[in-house]
Amino acid sequence: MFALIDCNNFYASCERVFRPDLVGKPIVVLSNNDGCVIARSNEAKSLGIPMGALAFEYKDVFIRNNINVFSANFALYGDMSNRVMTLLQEYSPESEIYSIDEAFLKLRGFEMYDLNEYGIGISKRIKKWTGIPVSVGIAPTKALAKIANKIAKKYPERTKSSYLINTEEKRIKALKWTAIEDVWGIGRKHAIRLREVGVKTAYDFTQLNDSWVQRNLSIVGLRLKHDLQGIPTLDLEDVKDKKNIATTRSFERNITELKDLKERVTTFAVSCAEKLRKQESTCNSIMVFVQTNFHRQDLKQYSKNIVVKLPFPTSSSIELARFATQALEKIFVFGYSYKKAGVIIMNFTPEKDMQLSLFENSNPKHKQLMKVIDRINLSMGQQKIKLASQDQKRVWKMKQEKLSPRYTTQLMEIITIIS
DNA sequence: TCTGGGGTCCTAGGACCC
DNA sequence: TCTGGGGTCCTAGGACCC
Repeated sequence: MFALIDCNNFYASCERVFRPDLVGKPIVVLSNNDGCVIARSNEAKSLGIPMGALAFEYKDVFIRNNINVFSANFALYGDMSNRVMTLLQEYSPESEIYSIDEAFLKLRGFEMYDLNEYGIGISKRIKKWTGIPVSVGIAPTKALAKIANKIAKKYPERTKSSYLINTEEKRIKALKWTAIEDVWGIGRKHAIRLREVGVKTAYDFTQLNDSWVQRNLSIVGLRLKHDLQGIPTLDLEDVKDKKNIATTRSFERNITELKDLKERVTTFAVSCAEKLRKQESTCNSIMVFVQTNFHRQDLKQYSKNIVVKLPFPTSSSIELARFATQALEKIFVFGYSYKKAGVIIMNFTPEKDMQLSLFENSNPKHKQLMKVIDRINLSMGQQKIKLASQDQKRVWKMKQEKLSPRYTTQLMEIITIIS
Protein backbone atom coordinates (compact mmCIF):
# COMPACT_ATOMS: atom_id res chain seq x y z
CA MET A 1 0.00 0.00 0.00
CA PHE A 2 0.99 3.60 -0.55
CA ALA A 3 0.16 6.57 1.63
CA LEU A 4 0.17 10.13 0.32
CA ILE A 5 0.46 12.82 2.95
CA ASP A 6 -0.31 16.31 1.70
CA CYS A 7 -0.26 19.50 3.75
CA ASN A 8 -3.48 21.51 3.56
CA ASN A 9 -3.04 24.95 1.97
CA PHE A 10 0.60 24.66 2.93
CA TYR A 11 1.94 28.22 2.62
CA ALA A 12 -1.15 29.70 4.24
CA SER A 13 -0.94 27.13 7.03
CA CYS A 14 2.75 27.96 7.67
CA GLU A 15 1.85 31.62 8.19
CA ARG A 16 -0.94 30.64 10.55
CA VAL A 17 1.28 28.48 12.77
CA PHE A 18 2.96 31.62 14.08
CA ARG A 19 -0.16 33.75 13.99
CA PRO A 20 -2.77 31.79 15.91
CA ASP A 21 -4.98 34.88 15.86
CA LEU A 22 -5.57 34.06 12.19
CA VAL A 23 -7.22 30.69 12.83
CA GLY A 24 -10.53 30.70 10.98
CA LYS A 25 -9.63 33.87 9.09
CA PRO A 26 -8.89 34.18 5.37
CA ILE A 27 -5.24 34.21 4.29
CA VAL A 28 -3.61 34.54 0.90
CA VAL A 29 0.08 34.24 0.03
CA LEU A 30 1.50 36.14 -2.94
CA SER A 31 4.17 35.16 -5.48
CA ASN A 32 7.56 36.85 -5.75
CA ASN A 33 7.23 40.58 -6.30
CA ASP A 34 3.78 40.34 -4.70
CA GLY A 35 2.40 39.62 -8.16
CA CYS A 36 -0.39 37.10 -7.81
CA VAL A 37 -2.00 34.69 -5.36
CA ILE A 38 -0.18 31.35 -5.05
CA ALA A 39 -1.84 29.96 -1.91
CA ARG A 40 -5.16 30.44 -0.13
CA SER A 41 -6.64 29.29 3.14
CA ASN A 42 -10.05 27.57 2.96
CA GLU A 43 -11.69 30.82 4.09
CA ALA A 44 -10.08 32.71 1.19
CA LYS A 45 -11.19 30.01 -1.24
CA SER A 46 -14.75 30.33 0.05
CA LEU A 47 -14.63 34.05 -0.62
CA GLY A 48 -14.02 33.21 -4.26
CA ILE A 49 -10.39 34.29 -4.55
CA PRO A 50 -9.05 32.28 -7.50
CA MET A 51 -5.56 30.80 -7.74
CA GLY A 52 -3.39 33.26 -9.64
CA ALA A 53 -5.57 36.26 -8.79
CA LEU A 54 -3.62 39.42 -9.55
CA ALA A 55 -2.74 41.28 -6.38
CA PHE A 56 -3.37 44.73 -7.84
CA GLU A 57 -6.74 43.72 -9.24
CA TYR A 58 -7.90 42.16 -5.99
CA LYS A 59 -6.51 44.81 -3.66
CA ASP A 60 -9.94 46.16 -2.79
CA VAL A 61 -11.40 42.69 -2.40
CA PHE A 62 -8.66 41.84 0.09
CA ILE A 63 -9.40 44.94 2.15
CA ARG A 64 -13.17 44.61 1.98
CA ASN A 65 -13.09 41.03 3.24
CA ASN A 66 -10.34 41.49 5.81
CA ILE A 67 -8.14 39.02 3.99
CA ASN A 68 -4.68 38.66 5.51
CA VAL A 69 -2.13 39.06 2.76
CA PHE A 70 1.43 37.69 2.97
CA SER A 71 4.44 37.93 0.66
CA ALA A 72 5.95 34.52 -0.03
CA ASN A 73 8.38 33.57 2.74
CA PHE A 74 10.22 30.58 1.33
CA ALA A 75 12.74 30.45 4.16
CA LEU A 76 9.85 29.74 6.52
CA TYR A 77 8.04 27.28 4.23
CA GLY A 78 11.20 25.29 3.49
CA ASP A 79 11.97 24.90 7.17
CA MET A 80 8.41 23.92 8.07
CA SER A 81 8.47 21.41 5.24
CA ASN A 82 11.61 19.82 6.72
CA ARG A 83 9.91 19.44 10.06
CA VAL A 84 6.93 17.68 8.52
CA MET A 85 9.08 15.43 6.33
CA THR A 86 11.34 14.46 9.23
CA LEU A 87 8.33 13.29 11.23
CA LEU A 88 6.96 11.36 8.27
CA GLN A 89 10.15 9.32 7.94
CA GLU A 90 9.22 7.64 11.21
CA TYR A 91 6.12 6.08 9.70
CA SER A 92 7.84 3.97 7.08
CA PRO A 93 11.41 3.09 6.06
CA GLU A 94 10.46 3.77 2.45
CA SER A 95 9.41 7.26 1.48
CA GLU A 96 9.57 9.76 -1.34
CA ILE A 97 9.40 13.49 -0.80
CA TYR A 98 7.33 14.47 -3.80
CA SER A 99 7.20 18.23 -3.34
CA ILE A 100 7.54 20.88 -0.64
CA ASP A 101 4.23 19.83 0.89
CA GLU A 102 3.71 16.19 -0.15
CA ALA A 103 5.30 12.82 0.51
CA PHE A 104 4.53 9.23 -0.40
CA LEU A 105 5.17 6.41 2.05
CA LYS A 106 5.33 2.81 0.96
CA LEU A 107 3.64 0.59 3.51
CA ARG A 108 5.11 -2.86 3.05
CA GLY A 109 4.54 -5.45 5.75
CA PHE A 110 1.72 -3.48 7.34
CA GLU A 111 -0.83 -6.28 6.94
CA MET A 112 -1.43 -6.48 10.66
CA TYR A 113 -1.99 -2.76 10.99
CA ASP A 114 -5.28 -0.93 10.96
CA LEU A 115 -4.28 1.46 8.19
CA ASN A 116 -7.23 3.69 8.81
CA GLU A 117 -6.05 4.33 12.36
CA TYR A 118 -2.48 4.62 11.12
CA GLY A 119 -3.44 7.45 8.75
CA ILE A 120 -5.47 9.27 11.36
CA GLY A 121 -2.50 8.97 13.73
CA ILE A 122 -0.15 10.55 11.19
CA SER A 123 -2.47 13.47 10.63
CA LYS A 124 -2.95 14.05 14.37
CA ARG A 125 0.72 13.93 15.22
CA ILE A 126 1.87 16.20 12.40
CA LYS A 127 -0.72 18.77 13.43
CA LYS A 128 0.21 18.56 17.08
CA TRP A 129 3.97 18.61 16.61
CA THR A 130 4.31 21.14 13.77
CA GLY A 131 1.00 23.02 13.69
CA ILE A 132 0.50 22.09 10.03
CA PRO A 133 -2.80 20.37 9.12
CA VAL A 134 -2.32 17.46 6.73
CA SER A 135 -4.53 14.99 4.88
CA VAL A 136 -3.65 11.35 4.35
CA GLY A 137 -4.74 9.04 1.53
CA ILE A 138 -3.92 5.33 1.59
CA ALA A 139 -4.45 2.93 -1.32
CA PRO A 140 -2.82 0.10 -3.26
CA THR A 141 -1.23 2.43 -5.84
CA LYS A 142 0.16 5.95 -5.92
CA ALA A 143 -2.52 7.33 -8.25
CA LEU A 144 -5.26 5.91 -6.03
CA ALA A 145 -3.54 7.27 -2.91
CA LYS A 146 -3.71 10.69 -4.56
CA ILE A 147 -7.45 10.29 -4.98
CA ALA A 148 -7.91 8.97 -1.44
CA ASN A 149 -6.05 12.03 -0.23
CA LYS A 150 -8.47 14.33 -2.08
CA ILE A 151 -11.38 12.60 -0.38
CA ALA A 152 -9.78 13.05 3.04
CA LYS A 153 -9.18 16.71 2.30
CA LYS A 154 -12.72 17.27 1.08
CA TYR A 155 -14.38 15.59 4.09
CA PRO A 156 -12.07 16.23 7.06
CA GLU A 157 -14.75 15.65 9.69
CA ARG A 158 -16.13 12.43 8.30
CA THR A 159 -12.71 10.95 7.48
CA LYS A 160 -10.72 12.49 10.37
CA SER A 161 -8.40 13.65 7.59
CA SER A 162 -7.43 10.18 6.43
CA TYR A 163 -9.09 8.00 3.82
CA LEU A 164 -8.32 4.39 2.94
CA ILE A 165 -9.13 2.68 -0.35
CA ASN A 166 -8.78 -1.00 0.37
CA THR A 167 -11.68 -2.67 -1.44
CA GLU A 168 -12.80 -2.86 -5.05
CA GLU A 169 -16.06 -1.18 -4.10
CA LYS A 170 -14.31 1.81 -2.56
CA ARG A 171 -11.97 2.06 -5.54
CA ILE A 172 -14.84 2.22 -8.06
CA LYS A 173 -16.77 4.67 -5.92
CA ALA A 174 -13.73 6.93 -5.54
CA LEU A 175 -13.00 6.83 -9.29
CA LYS A 176 -16.59 7.74 -10.15
CA TRP A 177 -16.42 10.59 -7.65
CA THR A 178 -13.31 12.08 -9.31
CA ALA A 179 -13.73 14.40 -12.29
CA ILE A 180 -11.27 13.62 -15.07
CA GLU A 181 -9.51 16.99 -14.81
CA ASP A 182 -8.79 16.35 -11.13
CA VAL A 183 -6.81 13.20 -11.83
CA TRP A 184 -3.08 13.41 -11.09
CA GLY A 185 -1.30 13.41 -14.45
CA ILE A 186 -4.26 14.65 -16.50
CA GLY A 187 -3.68 18.28 -17.33
CA ARG A 188 -5.67 20.86 -19.25
CA LYS A 189 -4.96 19.50 -22.73
CA HIS A 190 -5.60 15.86 -21.99
CA ALA A 191 -8.76 16.67 -20.05
CA ILE A 192 -10.22 18.44 -23.08
CA ARG A 193 -9.27 15.57 -25.38
CA LEU A 194 -10.83 13.05 -22.98
CA ARG A 195 -14.01 15.06 -22.51
CA GLU A 196 -14.40 15.03 -26.29
CA VAL A 197 -14.58 11.25 -26.29
CA GLY A 198 -17.05 11.20 -23.42
CA VAL A 199 -14.68 10.61 -20.51
CA LYS A 200 -16.03 12.60 -17.57
CA THR A 201 -14.59 10.80 -14.55
CA ALA A 202 -11.53 8.84 -13.53
CA TYR A 203 -13.70 5.74 -13.78
CA ASP A 204 -14.56 6.43 -17.44
CA PHE A 205 -10.85 6.81 -18.10
CA THR A 206 -10.09 3.34 -16.75
CA GLN A 207 -12.67 1.89 -19.17
CA LEU A 208 -10.80 3.09 -22.29
CA ASN A 209 -8.73 0.59 -24.19
CA ASP A 210 -4.98 0.51 -23.70
CA SER A 211 -3.93 1.22 -27.26
CA TRP A 212 -6.14 4.30 -27.54
CA VAL A 213 -4.70 5.64 -24.31
CA GLN A 214 -1.12 5.01 -25.38
CA ARG A 215 -1.68 6.56 -28.79
CA ASN A 216 -3.27 9.71 -27.41
CA LEU A 217 -1.63 10.14 -24.01
CA SER A 218 1.63 8.26 -24.58
CA ILE A 219 3.10 5.66 -22.28
CA VAL A 220 2.72 8.08 -19.38
CA GLY A 221 -1.06 8.03 -19.71
CA LEU A 222 -1.12 4.26 -20.00
CA ARG A 223 0.85 3.81 -16.79
CA LEU A 224 -1.56 6.14 -15.06
CA LYS A 225 -4.53 4.13 -16.30
CA HIS A 226 -3.10 0.91 -14.90
CA ASP A 227 -2.30 2.57 -11.61
CA LEU A 228 -5.91 3.78 -11.34
CA GLN A 229 -7.10 0.25 -12.07
CA GLY A 230 -5.28 -0.84 -8.95
CA ILE A 231 -2.35 -2.45 -10.76
CA PRO A 232 0.78 -1.01 -9.10
CA THR A 233 2.69 0.62 -11.94
CA LEU A 234 4.20 3.77 -10.46
CA ASP A 235 6.73 3.07 -7.72
CA LEU A 236 8.52 5.32 -5.28
CA GLU A 237 11.22 7.30 -7.00
CA ASP A 238 14.67 7.94 -5.60
CA VAL A 239 15.70 11.49 -5.05
CA LYS A 240 18.08 11.95 -7.91
CA ASP A 241 20.37 14.80 -8.68
CA LYS A 242 18.79 17.54 -10.70
CA LYS A 243 19.22 17.54 -14.47
CA ASN A 244 18.66 21.26 -14.89
CA ILE A 245 19.02 24.13 -12.48
CA ALA A 246 17.39 27.47 -13.09
CA THR A 247 17.37 30.90 -11.49
CA THR A 248 15.00 33.30 -13.18
CA ARG A 249 13.25 36.44 -11.97
CA SER A 250 10.85 39.12 -13.04
CA PHE A 251 12.09 42.58 -12.12
CA GLU A 252 10.15 44.98 -10.04
CA ARG A 253 10.95 47.72 -12.52
CA ASN A 254 12.01 47.57 -16.14
CA ILE A 255 15.68 47.41 -17.05
CA THR A 256 16.97 49.18 -20.13
CA GLU A 257 20.74 49.22 -19.61
CA LEU A 258 23.06 46.35 -20.45
CA LYS A 259 25.16 46.93 -17.34
CA ASP A 260 22.13 46.47 -15.08
CA LEU A 261 21.08 43.33 -16.89
CA LYS A 262 24.66 42.04 -16.62
CA GLU A 263 24.56 42.42 -12.88
CA ARG A 264 21.29 40.45 -12.65
CA VAL A 265 22.53 37.69 -14.94
CA THR A 266 25.76 37.42 -12.94
CA THR A 267 23.80 37.00 -9.74
CA PHE A 268 21.56 34.35 -11.35
CA ALA A 269 24.59 32.43 -12.62
CA VAL A 270 26.20 32.53 -9.17
CA SER A 271 22.99 31.22 -7.64
CA CYS A 272 22.86 28.35 -10.16
CA ALA A 273 26.51 27.53 -9.50
CA GLU A 274 25.90 27.31 -5.75
CA LYS A 275 23.02 24.89 -6.26
CA LEU A 276 25.16 22.89 -8.67
CA ARG A 277 28.03 22.55 -6.19
CA LYS A 278 25.61 21.31 -3.55
CA GLN A 279 24.92 18.26 -5.66
CA GLU A 280 28.62 17.91 -6.57
CA SER A 281 28.10 18.23 -10.30
CA THR A 282 29.59 20.33 -13.04
CA CYS A 283 27.71 21.64 -16.04
CA ASN A 284 28.54 21.65 -19.73
CA SER A 285 26.10 24.19 -21.09
CA ILE A 286 24.34 27.29 -19.98
CA MET A 287 21.28 29.10 -21.26
CA VAL A 288 20.56 32.78 -20.76
CA PHE A 289 17.29 34.44 -21.67
CA VAL A 290 15.82 37.91 -21.51
CA GLN A 291 12.34 39.14 -22.22
CA THR A 292 10.25 42.28 -22.14
CA ASN A 293 6.88 42.52 -20.43
CA PHE A 294 4.42 40.44 -22.50
CA HIS A 295 1.49 41.99 -20.72
CA ARG A 296 2.20 45.48 -21.96
CA GLN A 297 0.68 46.02 -25.39
CA ASP A 298 2.01 49.56 -25.52
CA LEU A 299 5.68 48.51 -25.52
CA LYS A 300 7.84 46.93 -28.19
CA GLN A 301 8.32 43.24 -27.41
CA TYR A 302 11.50 41.21 -27.50
CA SER A 303 12.38 37.78 -26.19
CA LYS A 304 15.48 35.77 -26.88
CA ASN A 305 17.48 32.94 -25.43
CA ILE A 306 20.89 31.55 -26.20
CA VAL A 307 22.49 28.25 -25.29
CA VAL A 308 26.25 28.17 -24.94
CA LYS A 309 28.29 24.97 -24.85
CA LEU A 310 31.10 25.44 -22.37
CA PRO A 311 34.69 24.67 -23.44
CA PHE A 312 35.09 22.63 -20.24
CA PRO A 313 32.78 21.43 -17.49
CA THR A 314 32.68 23.68 -14.45
CA SER A 315 30.80 24.61 -11.30
CA SER A 316 32.80 27.74 -10.58
CA SER A 317 30.67 30.81 -9.91
CA ILE A 318 33.32 32.97 -11.52
CA GLU A 319 33.47 31.01 -14.74
CA LEU A 320 29.72 30.52 -15.04
CA ALA A 321 29.16 34.22 -14.43
CA ARG A 322 31.66 35.01 -17.17
CA PHE A 323 30.06 32.66 -19.69
CA ALA A 324 26.60 33.93 -18.77
CA THR A 325 27.45 37.58 -19.27
CA GLN A 326 29.19 36.83 -22.55
CA ALA A 327 26.05 35.04 -23.70
CA LEU A 328 23.91 37.95 -22.56
CA GLU A 329 25.95 40.37 -24.68
CA LYS A 330 25.08 38.31 -27.75
CA ILE A 331 21.33 38.57 -27.24
CA PHE A 332 20.99 41.99 -25.68
CA VAL A 333 19.46 44.59 -27.96
CA PHE A 334 19.40 48.18 -26.86
CA GLY A 335 16.06 50.00 -26.91
CA TYR A 336 13.80 47.57 -25.09
CA SER A 337 12.47 47.58 -21.53
CA TYR A 338 13.41 44.23 -20.04
CA LYS A 339 11.12 42.74 -17.42
CA LYS A 340 12.52 39.29 -16.88
CA ALA A 341 15.72 37.32 -17.28
CA GLY A 342 17.13 34.01 -16.23
CA VAL A 343 19.98 31.56 -16.29
CA ILE A 344 19.49 27.82 -16.73
CA ILE A 345 22.38 25.37 -16.52
CA MET A 346 22.22 21.93 -18.16
CA ASN A 347 24.16 18.83 -19.19
CA PHE A 348 25.65 17.90 -15.88
CA THR A 349 28.45 15.51 -15.19
CA PRO A 350 29.48 14.43 -11.70
CA GLU A 351 32.42 16.36 -10.32
CA LYS A 352 34.41 13.19 -9.78
CA ASP A 353 34.40 12.02 -13.38
CA MET A 354 34.79 15.29 -15.15
CA GLN A 355 36.24 15.10 -18.64
CA LEU A 356 39.19 17.44 -18.99
CA SER A 357 39.85 19.11 -22.28
CA LEU A 358 43.20 19.35 -24.04
CA PHE A 359 43.67 23.07 -24.42
CA GLU A 360 41.46 24.86 -21.98
CA ASN A 361 40.31 23.84 -18.54
CA SER A 362 38.61 25.21 -15.52
CA ASN A 363 41.01 27.16 -13.33
CA PRO A 364 42.05 24.57 -10.73
CA LYS A 365 42.28 27.23 -8.05
CA HIS A 366 38.58 27.89 -8.30
CA LYS A 367 37.68 24.58 -6.76
CA GLN A 368 39.34 25.44 -3.48
CA LEU A 369 38.10 29.00 -3.66
CA MET A 370 34.49 27.93 -4.14
CA LYS A 371 34.75 25.54 -1.24
CA VAL A 372 35.88 28.34 1.03
CA ILE A 373 33.22 30.74 -0.23
CA ASP A 374 30.49 28.15 0.25
CA ARG A 375 31.68 27.44 3.77
CA ILE A 376 31.76 31.13 4.72
CA ASN A 377 28.35 31.80 3.21
CA LEU A 378 26.93 28.81 5.04
CA SER A 379 28.18 29.94 8.44
CA MET A 380 28.01 33.71 8.07
CA GLY A 381 24.85 34.06 6.03
CA GLN A 382 23.96 33.85 2.37
CA GLN A 383 25.74 36.20 0.00
CA LYS A 384 28.33 37.37 2.52
CA ILE A 385 30.92 36.72 -0.15
CA LYS A 386 29.92 37.93 -3.59
CA LEU A 387 31.59 38.63 -6.89
CA ALA A 388 32.48 42.28 -7.38
CA SER A 389 30.24 42.28 -10.43
CA GLN A 390 27.21 41.48 -8.29
CA ASP A 391 24.95 44.01 -6.70
CA GLN A 392 26.79 45.31 -3.63
CA LYS A 393 24.19 47.69 -2.27
CA ARG A 394 21.14 45.48 -2.42
CA VAL A 395 19.59 47.75 -5.02
CA TRP A 396 17.61 44.86 -6.49
CA LYS A 397 15.02 43.95 -4.00
CA MET A 398 11.86 42.10 -4.72
CA LYS A 399 8.65 43.79 -3.83
CA GLN A 400 7.72 42.04 -0.58
CA GLU A 401 5.55 44.41 1.34
CA LYS A 402 3.81 41.80 3.46
CA LEU A 403 6.72 39.58 4.41
CA SER A 404 6.37 37.71 7.70
CA PRO A 405 9.39 37.09 9.96
CA ARG A 406 11.62 34.07 9.35
CA TYR A 407 10.49 32.71 12.70
CA THR A 408 12.36 29.42 12.53
CA THR A 409 15.56 30.22 10.65
CA GLN A 410 16.69 33.64 11.94
CA LEU A 411 17.31 34.12 15.61
CA MET A 412 16.62 37.85 15.34
CA GLU A 413 13.18 37.13 13.93
CA ILE A 414 12.10 34.52 16.41
CA ILE A 415 8.53 34.73 17.67
CA THR A 416 7.95 37.12 20.58
CA ILE A 417 5.36 36.50 23.23
CA ILE A 418 3.91 39.46 25.05
CA SER A 419 2.30 38.70 28.34
C1' DT B 1 2.24 50.84 -12.40
C1' DC B 2 1.12 45.97 -11.27
C1' DT B 3 0.89 39.55 -14.26
C1' DG B 4 5.81 33.61 -10.15
C1' DG B 5 9.35 30.14 -10.24
C1' DG B 6 11.31 25.59 -10.76
C1' DG B 7 11.20 21.12 -12.36
C1' DT B 8 10.38 16.15 -15.16
C1' DC B 9 9.43 12.95 -18.93
C1' DC B 10 8.15 11.51 -23.70
C1' DT B 11 7.92 11.76 -28.78
C1' DA B 12 8.94 12.79 -33.52
C1' DG B 13 12.12 13.95 -36.77
C1' DG B 14 16.67 14.84 -38.49
C1' DA B 15 21.45 13.68 -38.84
C1' DC B 16 24.50 10.40 -38.50
C1' DC B 17 26.73 5.38 -38.39
C1' DC B 18 27.67 0.50 -40.48
C1' DT C 1 10.38 -0.98 -63.60
C1' DC C 2 14.01 -1.04 -60.12
C1' DT C 3 16.55 2.12 -54.93
C1' DG C 4 18.10 -2.39 -47.80
C1' DG C 5 17.97 -2.84 -43.12
C1' DG C 6 19.11 -1.73 -38.61
C1' DG C 7 20.75 1.21 -35.38
C1' DT C 8 22.18 5.71 -32.12
C1' DC C 9 22.19 10.43 -30.61
C1' DC C 10 20.43 14.98 -30.34
C1' DT C 11 16.96 18.59 -30.28
C1' DA C 12 12.66 21.03 -30.08
C1' DG C 13 8.30 20.99 -28.62
C1' DG C 14 4.59 19.45 -25.89
C1' DA C 15 2.62 17.49 -22.04
C1' DC C 16 2.62 17.24 -17.11
C1' DC C 17 3.72 18.33 -11.81
C1' DC C 18 4.14 21.44 -7.45
